[in-house]
Amino acid sequence: MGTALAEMTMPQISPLAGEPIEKHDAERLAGVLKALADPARLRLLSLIQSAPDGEACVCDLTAPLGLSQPTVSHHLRILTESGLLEREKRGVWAYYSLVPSAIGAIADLLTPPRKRGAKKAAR
Amino acid sequence: MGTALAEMTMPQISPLAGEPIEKHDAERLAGVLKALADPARLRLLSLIQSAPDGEACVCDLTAPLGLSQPTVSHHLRILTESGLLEREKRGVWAYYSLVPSAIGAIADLLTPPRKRGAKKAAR
DNA sequence: GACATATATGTAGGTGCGTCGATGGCGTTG
DNA sequence: CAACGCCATCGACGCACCTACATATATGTC
Repeated sequence: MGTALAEMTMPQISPLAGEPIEKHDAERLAGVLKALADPARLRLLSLIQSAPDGEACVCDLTAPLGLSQPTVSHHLRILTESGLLEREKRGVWAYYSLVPSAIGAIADLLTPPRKRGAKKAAR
Repeated sequence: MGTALAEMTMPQISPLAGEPIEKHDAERLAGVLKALADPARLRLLSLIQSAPDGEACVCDLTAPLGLSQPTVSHHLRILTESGLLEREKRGVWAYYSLVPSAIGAIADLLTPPRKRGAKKAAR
């Protein structure tokens, strides 16, 4: 599969509320959520986000997770292909960092109507 | 698995940002996200949310999804056990409706800092 | 009580996914 | 150039999950 989020946020996938979601949109949204729905990957995102410069290499992530290096690489690949992470190779190290508003875009798709705080904030 | 979301929102699970998320919290959040990460279940939530009174019975949901009745019941059960749906039996019919702020709670966990000010929140 | 409808549960097959060990590429260092 | 460290890929194993068919439970009806 390719960059799911890129295709999701750009052409504006249907949000959960409003009109009944179409089959194709449901599959794309489910694809990105499936990338998030894993304990190891959630911890990876959290670890990278809270790292000194907002980035981390694989060698720093295997120990906190207690997983082997190939497994960590596997999860990072899934997160990157989903559009949640960016990869930048500097020398021998591969630094992963969060794509700024990727997770926020997913959160917005889950709660499109601003009925929460009853503020005057409009779209 | 019990009511994952009920245990998740009440005792305040750790959000994705901020401190590195703990293993136990990651597993619980992943559990709820896994319930969401399915095309059929996303469409079920969307169909129920956009139904006339915000509720629907199983017999109304099988046709739009193109799935068998046992399969739809199975997905509704998973969504209910995750705390995303409520079930109310009236006569022969079982009416399912969204738990008001359940999905919103998940969305908030994904993007807790309005502005990432890096301030410690009280636990 | 027998019957019909709506829903839930049980069982089973097929598929997908997380994990690991082994392997290979590639830059760095001695 | 040879040795070492970082990382991605491959193959395989085991478990969990989606779906369907068959069946059981529950409610309402005649």
